[in-house]
Amino acid sequence: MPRVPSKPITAAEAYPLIFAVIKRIPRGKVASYAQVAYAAGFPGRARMVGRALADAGGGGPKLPWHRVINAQGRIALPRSSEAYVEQKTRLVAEGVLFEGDRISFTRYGWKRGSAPVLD
DNA sequence: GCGATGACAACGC
DNA sequence: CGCGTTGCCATCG
Repeated sequence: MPRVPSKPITAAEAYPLIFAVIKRIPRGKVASYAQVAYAAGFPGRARMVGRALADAGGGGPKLPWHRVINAQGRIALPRSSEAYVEQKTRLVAEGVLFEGDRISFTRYGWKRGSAPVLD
């Protein structure tokens, strides 16, 4: 598909869509920032998803923010942070196992072991 | 208006 | 696997 010049989007408009996508990531599965962005209708804007979560800071009780990881299968937070530990704990609690500090998209990727990015 | 800053990603080496 | 580079784009100072 041709690259469409996308117009700027504000947080107020994008966040609800992004959160809506994150809410449908099944338990025990994970999705990359890029995948979430793509599914929310913002291809190529993975950073915005990261910003959305950072702003949300916990994002509400119903938001499974811990199921969003980077394209390398790693938690996108400093190893030393509290949030890192919490995210890992939550994932392990729902059956997502780590290989070192990485998670296998092949096994736990949203939508049948999908690729990190595309739908 | 400009440069710096990110819970990012793809690609090259 | 690790690094550096480039592309990305809303925010912030």
